[in-house]
Amino acid sequence: MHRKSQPIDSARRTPRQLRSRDTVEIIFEATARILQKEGRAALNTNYIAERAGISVGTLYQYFPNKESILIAIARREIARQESAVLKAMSSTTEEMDPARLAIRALIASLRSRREARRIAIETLVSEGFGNEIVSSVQKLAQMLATRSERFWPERTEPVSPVSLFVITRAISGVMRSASQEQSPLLDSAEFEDEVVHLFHAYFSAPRK
Amino acid sequence: MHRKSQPIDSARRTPRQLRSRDTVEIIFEATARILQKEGRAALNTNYIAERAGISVGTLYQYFPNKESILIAIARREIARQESAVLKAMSSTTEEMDPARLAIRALIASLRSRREARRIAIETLVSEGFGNEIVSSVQKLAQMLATRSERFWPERTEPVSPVSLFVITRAISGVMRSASQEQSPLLDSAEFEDEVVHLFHAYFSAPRK
Amino acid sequence: MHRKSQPIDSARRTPRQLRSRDTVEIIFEATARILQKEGRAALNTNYIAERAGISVGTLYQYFPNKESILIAIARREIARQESAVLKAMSSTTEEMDPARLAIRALIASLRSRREARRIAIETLVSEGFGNEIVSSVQKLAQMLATRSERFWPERTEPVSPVSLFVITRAISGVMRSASQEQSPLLDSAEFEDEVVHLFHAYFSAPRK
Amino acid sequence: MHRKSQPIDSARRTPRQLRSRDTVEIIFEATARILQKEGRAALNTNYIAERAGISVGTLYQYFPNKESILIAIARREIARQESAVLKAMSSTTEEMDPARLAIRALIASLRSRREARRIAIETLVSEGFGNEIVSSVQKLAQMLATRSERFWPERTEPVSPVSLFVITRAISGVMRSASQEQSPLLDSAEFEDEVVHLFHAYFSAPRK
DNA sequence: TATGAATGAGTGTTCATTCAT
DNA sequence: TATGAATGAACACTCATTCAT
Repeated sequence: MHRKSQPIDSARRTPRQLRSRDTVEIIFEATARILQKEGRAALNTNYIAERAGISVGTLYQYFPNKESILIAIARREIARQESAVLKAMSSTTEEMDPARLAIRALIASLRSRREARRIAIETLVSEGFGNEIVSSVQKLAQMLATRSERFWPERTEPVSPVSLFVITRAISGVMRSASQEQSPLLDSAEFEDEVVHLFHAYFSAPRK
Repeated sequence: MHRKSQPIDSARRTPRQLRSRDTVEIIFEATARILQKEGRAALNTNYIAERAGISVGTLYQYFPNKESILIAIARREIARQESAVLKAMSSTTEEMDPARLAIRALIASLRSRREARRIAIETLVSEGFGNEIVSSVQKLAQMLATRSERFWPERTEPVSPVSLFVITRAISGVMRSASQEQSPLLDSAEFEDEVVHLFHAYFSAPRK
Repeated sequence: MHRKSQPIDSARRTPRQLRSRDTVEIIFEATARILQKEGRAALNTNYIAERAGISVGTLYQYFPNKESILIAIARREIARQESAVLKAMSSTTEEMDPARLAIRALIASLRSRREARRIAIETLVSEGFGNEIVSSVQKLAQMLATRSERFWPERTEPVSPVSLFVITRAISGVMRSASQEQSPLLDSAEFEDEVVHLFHAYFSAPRK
Repeated sequence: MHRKSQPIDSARRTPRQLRSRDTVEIIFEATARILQKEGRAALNTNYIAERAGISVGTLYQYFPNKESILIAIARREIARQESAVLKAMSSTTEEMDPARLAIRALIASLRSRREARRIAIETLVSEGFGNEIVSSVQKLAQMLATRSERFWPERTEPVSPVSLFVITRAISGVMRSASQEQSPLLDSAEFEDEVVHLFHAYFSAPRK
């Protein structure tokens, strides 16, 4: 890779004006489309610019380098998923299981642009920002724990860190696989039921 | 002229003699080391050859292109993991839980070269051979199901496909994450316990 | 990765602005010079770029691959020769033999860059565009036949296809050889006379 | 090209034993086949050896480098053609035109392996041995002149060097083109007639 | 003499990035 | 701010040739 002089971390200009925001959006869109249809190997800045209908120069006005685009996409994706799940849990009424709502939101968020998101997140991780995903997951898990307490007041012992690790990664893993394997399961009610069961079983089954 | 005439899928020369086998091994070793320490971006054929102490030409006598090296590594890794787990389950005595044995073998197989393996497998998937992983996992799951039946004769209803999907991916996901996040959990007994619990809880907890 | 995605046939960017046209010209010039002085084996894209005073990248902005440069040169050369000969024949006055004028133009067009042209045309042929030369030759021959009819009204029987083939290739062959063998004949009046004689003798001598 | 330390000019060992002669023949055969079917770009020493059913090492026992194979083929081809034409002319009886016999032999010699021969001869020329073709042609022309004198005792003035140049190259050119353009003419009697006519017309038509 | 694995310089091509306009 | 031509380092891959067996 050539002349990586710029910081990799952030977008060059915070898009404040409407125009800038549009341009960034167009770049994201073009990038995602390429990733989704042609894979990572086909992704290059000139091509992104071409597909976005802008010039490479303009692209570099908004992002310091190629990776930063992927990172930005990944972050946006994580944030979207987080807020979708949070929102779903917040809307919990007395009679609705917060875990199911969270899982349902999670499944819904995986329905589009699987490949693009996967590659973007992979870049985020390989560039050393894997912790961002972890903390988002933790946050959601924490929130869920709190909500669930209210829902199941009988559970009192706090969840151990290892348990938290296992259940969050287990659910993420199921989601990831369903998404990557293009499983038709993502649209079935049975799938949701099974994931919800996984969650509750893990916490309710007696330990030997 | 540059012509990709060879299939991406297979090694160029079947290593039959001892010497060839050695060379392939040396190439794998060098590749894995680079991947592990410097990441995928640093991986290039000239560098692999240099680190392997051979010439690029020799490398290309064994592999038709760069990707094929990663694919070969991934396949070997999958095969190793599969046989390790199978072996572990086969050695089950009357009093030992086959699920625990399988999980223990799985954890053990993840202890080295996490990053290298991850990148290799990622390439396998992105080159369109993702099904190979899936079928290996299915095979192990099937085996485990059979073993478990004998271990718990009281369970009679067969496992539904969706359940199988969820539990296998959940466990794979936990493993993957533990491996990728470089979690110290991989060495703790508590981690094994929790994963085993996940497995048993999923099948034994009553469904609402 | 090396992917020959572009068609070999055409230039990558149509030179519309003055600047582009210049660059293409500079590339042609450098290529021709290398071919002429150092032969085909010495021709490589990095060297062309160096001699042209541009970067390889720029070269590839104008031509999709090495061969396309040679093909473009060959085509330009054929077009030039064709128009030179056509122009010469068009300028025929009542008293001037159109065949002599055509041959004179042909000889003149061969005086420079013989080797470069030869290699370029050879590439054109070996890449499967040999028919382009043939059709140019046919076109000129047809034109000449028409002109000659007016010049020698007494000849009435049309020229047979085989005759046309033989005479056009005979003259092309003499030209080619004179050019390739670096014959000093190209500058002699006697040579022109002999070629003209070949042409007229072929059509005027009685057939046994 | 790499390490061209060996002289380019000659075969490494004069094939005296039967075995050696066979090997050389096999190499020629394989080379010609590749050239004919796949073109010059596909020709490489490893491939020649493979197709010849020998090892590269053996190939290098007989030829110092790649070019020398092509040169040897070209020379053999020229020699064959020369002797075929000479033989044809020698068999002239009182009533048979020696020019026609020579041309007929020439046409016959072009019927097989056109492309392979062309490429080989091209290499001969580009490596600086073009004079060998010229002298072969001269030799035949000289022979033909002598024979024709006897055949047409009336022609007395000697042929000028320029005339000799023009007629020999004209005929070669027609042959070359017919061969390269894969013209079906090569098998027609009319073609032979026309070439013979070209020859006689050139010498018999009155000069203005 | 034959073998063929190994060599490594060489070359075509790509693509992230810059900067003059 | 936008443009897009130009840059050139980097890399995948080839193939003529050697030499230990």
